[in-house]
Amino acid sequence: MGRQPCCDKLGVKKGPWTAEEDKKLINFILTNGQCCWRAVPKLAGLRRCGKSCRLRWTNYLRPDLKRGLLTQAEEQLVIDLHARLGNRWSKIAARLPGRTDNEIKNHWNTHIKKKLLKMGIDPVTHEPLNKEVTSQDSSSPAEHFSQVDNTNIHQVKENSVALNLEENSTSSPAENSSGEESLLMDSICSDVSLMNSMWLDETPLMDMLWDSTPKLENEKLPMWEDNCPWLLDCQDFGIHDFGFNCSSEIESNALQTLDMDRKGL
DNA sequence: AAGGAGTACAACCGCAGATGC
DNA sequence: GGCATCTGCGGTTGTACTCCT
Repeated sequence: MGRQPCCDKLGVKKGPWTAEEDKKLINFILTNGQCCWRAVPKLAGLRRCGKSCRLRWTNYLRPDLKRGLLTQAEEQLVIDLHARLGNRWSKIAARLPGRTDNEIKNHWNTHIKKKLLKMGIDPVTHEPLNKEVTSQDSSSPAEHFSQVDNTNIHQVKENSVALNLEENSTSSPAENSSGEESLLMDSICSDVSLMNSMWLDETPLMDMLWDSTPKLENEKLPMWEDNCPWLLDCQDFGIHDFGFNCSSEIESNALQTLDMDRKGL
């Protein structure tokens, strides 16, 4: 009869996570890795459902997450990718290292959508609002998204540039994207093969970064203390409270980075 | 200072696809 | 092939915070 609930509803806590719960979850995952989310709450001593644990970890506790607002370049990339992929937030997030689908979805709904509407661009079709009727006559939104061609790329690029101009006129210099970011976006948008590969399911940047074995030895990991509030708690609890005596490379690398940061290297 | 409106974001819910038996 | 289970995704909701009157 029907689907089994993802967890035993009785005794399962809901709502915001406490620092103590975060600590337990982090401790468990760093020690045992990500496996069988359904079993995680029991094994970690949490009164949460596995789904909630997974969400908390992927959206908030993961050490490679960036925190804070999306940069201009990231925002433009989101707009470009949304024009191609639609509301496939996980696919979009996969192209933005350190960002989660939830974060991007929220940012889209609260910021980008409004900006596009303000500019007279339909956030769904990425067409000018006054052209909506005629564009609907010719093709459905789904068909529109599947049209991977230069015309589309240039239009998206134009929209992005327009958005950028508007942003630059109102935001502080510190918030503005650097010239390098603009060049990056320019080259991304101009590179048809790259944009087409983004459309296809090729190895995402995010997955590479999250792979358990760091491939770029000289690459510095994100500034953990800036990005992960829980690491500040780490300092309060003491590092062994988190069970950091585990063996995976990413953990030891992260600890080295943290140590280097502390020493001001 | 109070409180109502608007905003941002964390978290939940239900569905669909993937996987294993 | 059919069923059960697990995981991931996207939409939606709840709530804390900020701003304005």
